[in-house]
Amino acid sequence: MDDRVSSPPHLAISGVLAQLRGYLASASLPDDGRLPPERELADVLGVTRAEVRKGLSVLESEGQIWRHVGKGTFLGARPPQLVDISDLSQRSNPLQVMKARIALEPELARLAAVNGTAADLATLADIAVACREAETWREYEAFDSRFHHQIAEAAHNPILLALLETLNAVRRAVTWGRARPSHSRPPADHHSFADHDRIVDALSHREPATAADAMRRHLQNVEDRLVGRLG
Amino acid sequence: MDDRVSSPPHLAISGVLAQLRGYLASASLPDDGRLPPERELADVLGVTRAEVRKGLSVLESEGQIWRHVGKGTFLGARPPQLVDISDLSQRSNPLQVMKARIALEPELARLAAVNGTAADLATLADIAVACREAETWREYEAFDSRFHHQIAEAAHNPILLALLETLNAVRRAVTWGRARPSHSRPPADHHSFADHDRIVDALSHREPATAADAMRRHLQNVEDRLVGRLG
DNA sequence: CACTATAACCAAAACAATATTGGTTGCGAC
DNA sequence: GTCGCAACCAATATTGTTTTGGTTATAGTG
Repeated sequence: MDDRVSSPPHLAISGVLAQLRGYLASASLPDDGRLPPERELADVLGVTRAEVRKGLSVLESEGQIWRHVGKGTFLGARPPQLVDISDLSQRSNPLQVMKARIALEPELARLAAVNGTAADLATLADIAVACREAETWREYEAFDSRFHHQIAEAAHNPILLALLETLNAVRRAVTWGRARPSHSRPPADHHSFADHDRIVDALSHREPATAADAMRRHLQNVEDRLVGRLG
Repeated sequence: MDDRVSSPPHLAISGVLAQLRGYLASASLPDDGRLPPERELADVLGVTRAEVRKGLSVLESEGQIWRHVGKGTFLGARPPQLVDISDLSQRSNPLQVMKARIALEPELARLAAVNGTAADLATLADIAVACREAETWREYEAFDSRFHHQIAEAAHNPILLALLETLNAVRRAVTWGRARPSHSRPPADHHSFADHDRIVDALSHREPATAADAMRRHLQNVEDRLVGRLG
């Protein structure tokens, strides 16, 4: 245990660590919190790149910094990665999609009852009619999608609208089992028609709680049929 | 009105339209549904680029195709654009963020009560304790953020987790007015401590409705203080 | 042998320069 | 005026190069 001349290995590392901490405290970093590349740091601090990396590893495990190949080394916590639709759709199933819809859409209906303009609701009523008159399942589903999207528009909350659109993107990417015959069409007594009417009615009467409840029941109906409890 | 020699303009357009429809029906397009650039199409069909564009405009208004500068022309409906956090945060305000949280998080709490593992809930309880012991507002907010994130983890729904993370990214980007003094800390009777406890309690007793309600009340408290009705 | 400094290499990401592509405008011919 | 033609514009893709964190091989040092 001789540390007179040069620091022994296990102490040298902590020495680099101290140097690094000092650097972080003193150096003025750019706005994005990026610090110099490892090679440069090694040069500035007068130590090996390997030593710098050891020190940075400690700081990273402490949560002080985060690193990424090609990007660099940054101060603070690692930012959350953006949604990757294809990845997300492969880690999800239709039931989880329904649960997400049940979380979002009743609240969207509630907000639409408060924030929606008369023009918003008129458009929505038109879409509900178009749903009834669709001549194929494919056409119906397109209008049904627009129906729910229009409610999100009427809520006038750009964040929730963006979240619903993300959810819809995942929904399209998730493989759904049921492939309906292209020639058939939704029956005249399809439950969604009445569901949609109840939602439109509650919105036009500006009843937030009723609208949210109608939407929740509607989606619950869809989920029940998905799981096989009905339909 | 002489149409013996060459088709009059308004018929020539429909001629191109027919050609285009035929092309779409016959030509084998790549997987992404992309069709040749306008210049090439004009060459292949032996018409002007302007005529091709008129035809494509009709097809686009019919919803058959969608186009974008630099990208090209594609079959089908225009895909929804992904969320642009910085853009979204500039078009939103803190109240809308709260409304979005109120839409998502109570339902996440409900799912966490059903799907969360014992380990999930133990971690959550630890974080709740850390919230109480935080010595600065900044530290408290970091733990509070982890608290809500952990509930989303416990819900075991990757879609909703991704949506909450997107929402949190927007939340960070939105400029919040209140800048608390860095030396102060949350008071011991801060309402969130009791709120968190009620949520943890409901989850550990596996009571979905109670958990959702506790979360909703918690967020409502936060919103009330934001709007200035309280605290 | 144990440890380390040095260099080279790798894949991911950034960066820069160029080419495509839908959208638009101006000009001449008829 | 209308149409054909070409040039131009801005957004995007594409391609090639550089940077950067992560890894490995090799030789040096005690």
